[in-house]
Amino acid sequence: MELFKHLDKTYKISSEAKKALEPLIGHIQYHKNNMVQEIGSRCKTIYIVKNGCARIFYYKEGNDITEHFAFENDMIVRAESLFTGQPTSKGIQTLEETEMIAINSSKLFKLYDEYHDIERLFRILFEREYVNSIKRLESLQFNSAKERYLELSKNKNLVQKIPLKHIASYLGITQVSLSRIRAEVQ
Amino acid sequence: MELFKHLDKTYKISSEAKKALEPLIGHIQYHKNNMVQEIGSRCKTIYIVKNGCARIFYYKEGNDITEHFAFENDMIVRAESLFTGQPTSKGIQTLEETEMIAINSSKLFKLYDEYHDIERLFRILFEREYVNSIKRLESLQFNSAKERYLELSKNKNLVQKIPLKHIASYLGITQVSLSRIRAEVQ
DNA sequence: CAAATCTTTTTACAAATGTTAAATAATGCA
DNA sequence: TGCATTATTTAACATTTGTAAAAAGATTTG
Repeated sequence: MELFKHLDKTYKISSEAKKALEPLIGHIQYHKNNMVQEIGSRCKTIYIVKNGCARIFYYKEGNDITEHFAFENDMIVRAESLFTGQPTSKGIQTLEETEMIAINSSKLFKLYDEYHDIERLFRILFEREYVNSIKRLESLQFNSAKERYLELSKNKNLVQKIPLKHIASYLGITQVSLSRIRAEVQ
Repeated sequence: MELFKHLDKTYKISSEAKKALEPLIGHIQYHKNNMVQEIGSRCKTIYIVKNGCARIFYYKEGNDITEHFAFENDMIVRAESLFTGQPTSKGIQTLEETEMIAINSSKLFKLYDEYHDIERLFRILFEREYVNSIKRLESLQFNSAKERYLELSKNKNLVQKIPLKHIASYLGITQVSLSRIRAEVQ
């Protein structure tokens, strides 16, 4: 299975573990701007983007705020729900034609008991997400909007194919402000 | 051991696992404003505050920035180093007379192989930290400085005993700006 | 193709936050 | 206690970012 080629790079699990995991895994193809997970739902699926891209977003005072972008091989979960069981006011939406791998999280967590190595693999994957969220925190806490934009725009791909309103809210600024920054930077 | 009384609330591990953990655990008493972990070092210790408080901080362009506060029973680690093995430009410092529990992380990670339940316990603890970091991200991304201050000041304890300059940098603003907000709020 | 819709930029002005420096208040120590 | 140090607030002005509305550009669709 192709997914394991990717996961093996993180932590190699036994072939029995792979066999046990396979039935929990689905492939889903989404069109552009499709909802993948509705706002208000509980996170019961762990997604990995195979190609295309998706975002986590929520509404705050009527504004659509993008919290996270995910591209090829990125994991995408609403962690505050996945790890607490609580519903979340965040949703997941594709931003273009996107192929995703979906892993049923309740079944996965049950496998943790029997397969120590599955628990380890996902522990490592989520630790990595945790470190990413700390990096982002740093940049929101003390970089200016311009610095944050320049940092983000190193990923040419992202800035080219994602509507600027999403990039603006992701950076914690308005779209007008982002336009000004772009004009200034050139 | 008193630590386990606390950890049991998260996930109960076997008594063999506890026995294996005990030798990795130390108690350390620090005076006010003591460095616990130096800037530039690698994170090889997981701390839990027993009483008192501590912060994670770093310097950005000469400014002292507080990234995290930890109080009673809070875990405190420099995750971007703990999980990557890379040195970090962040340090840990106490803010008052503080008693901490210190767990040797390299030894702990070795125990993960033998004691599945130890790995699970710490997996859950770190998942919780991950969720906390997402909550903080949300507030930095789209709340105003005033909203963030009001949120933080629900924790009366914190605002009373910690120098405002640290609170200001934690909120991502200058101390002058925080003073203004406080004057306005009353 | 052309109208309709959506996205991005621009403008003008308002509000929030930053910077520097000084004033005041609080704290620690001889 | 009282001096020295540190912490906090205030003031004046600069810069950044927000808001609302309009203009310009791009994309979609009948």
